[in-house]
Amino acid sequence: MMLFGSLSIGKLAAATGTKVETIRYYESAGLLSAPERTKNNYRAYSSQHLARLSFIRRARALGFSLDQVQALLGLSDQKDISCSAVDLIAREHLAEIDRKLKDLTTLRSELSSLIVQCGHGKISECRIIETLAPEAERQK
Amino acid sequence: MMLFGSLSIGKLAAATGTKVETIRYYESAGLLSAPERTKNNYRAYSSQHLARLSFIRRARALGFSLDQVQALLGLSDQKDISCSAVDLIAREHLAEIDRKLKDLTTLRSELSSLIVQCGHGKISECRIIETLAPEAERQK
DNA sequence: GGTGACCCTATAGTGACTTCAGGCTTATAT
DNA sequence: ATATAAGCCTGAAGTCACTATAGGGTCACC
Repeated sequence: MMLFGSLSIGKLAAATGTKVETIRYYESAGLLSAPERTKNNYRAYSSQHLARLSFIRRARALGFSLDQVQALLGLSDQKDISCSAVDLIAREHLAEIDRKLKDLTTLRSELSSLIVQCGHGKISECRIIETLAPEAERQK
Repeated sequence: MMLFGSLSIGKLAAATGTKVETIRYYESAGLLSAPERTKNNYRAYSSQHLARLSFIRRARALGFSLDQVQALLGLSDQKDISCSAVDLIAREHLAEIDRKLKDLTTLRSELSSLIVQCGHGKISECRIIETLAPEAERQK
């Protein structure tokens, strides 16, 4: 009972690998425009909606925040302005990723050396607990 | 007007690099026990609190969730049980970090190749927008 | 005609805080 | 002595990006 050429929310969800609830959430958040409704009040999505949601999901998968996606979407709607605004958002995001990678790498090495130190004895000699304890405690 | 040898919430915050609000949050979340109060109802923290909060902050900085910190804290209180429970939590966490590192690395290379493609022209020729668009759109 | 899959709305919950409103107390500057 | 800024208090709401729940209507199939 769907309109010709339109998708139910479930089909759209399946087509984009999104949960139904998430699609409704994007609508309420203003990222995806409210689609037409069938006579039964079911959402009926067009191929424009499919394209837009695919864009959102790809950008999200690349780690852009919803605000950044919103900005990207706004820019992509104005086909005659400069690409450099898009480039800027992407570059800022890349810098953010590099910061996270750096932090995670440091963290990984700290944690893994902690694990190596663990002699599988009692808590009282556990290096993990000890290393996490503050300076004062460690000197006991 | 603080009790002898005790710290105000502000001092504790400064000593551990934590925000005052976050300390109150940890108390409400049950991670940090409620300290004594001065006659003016100000929180007065002991060195035990300082040690505990330092532990929490270090574990958080290593990316343990509050639940994991809670578990670690519970274990460290029982000094005679095996260290292997601690080791297990740490190893699980390490695996989690490795997953995140892998994802971020993939993401980084995707995003940076996107940026290289951007010719700084108009949006209509922008490779970033284009690459994020779905298959159907890209073939236009 | 029954039953299970799908759709709807509205509301609350998640994690780990942060912010805000509104009101005391203490320390410093004049 | 007083003004004011800084620090403390509580309780509630806001953040992000969803996810889950309650309570209902509709549809496809046997």
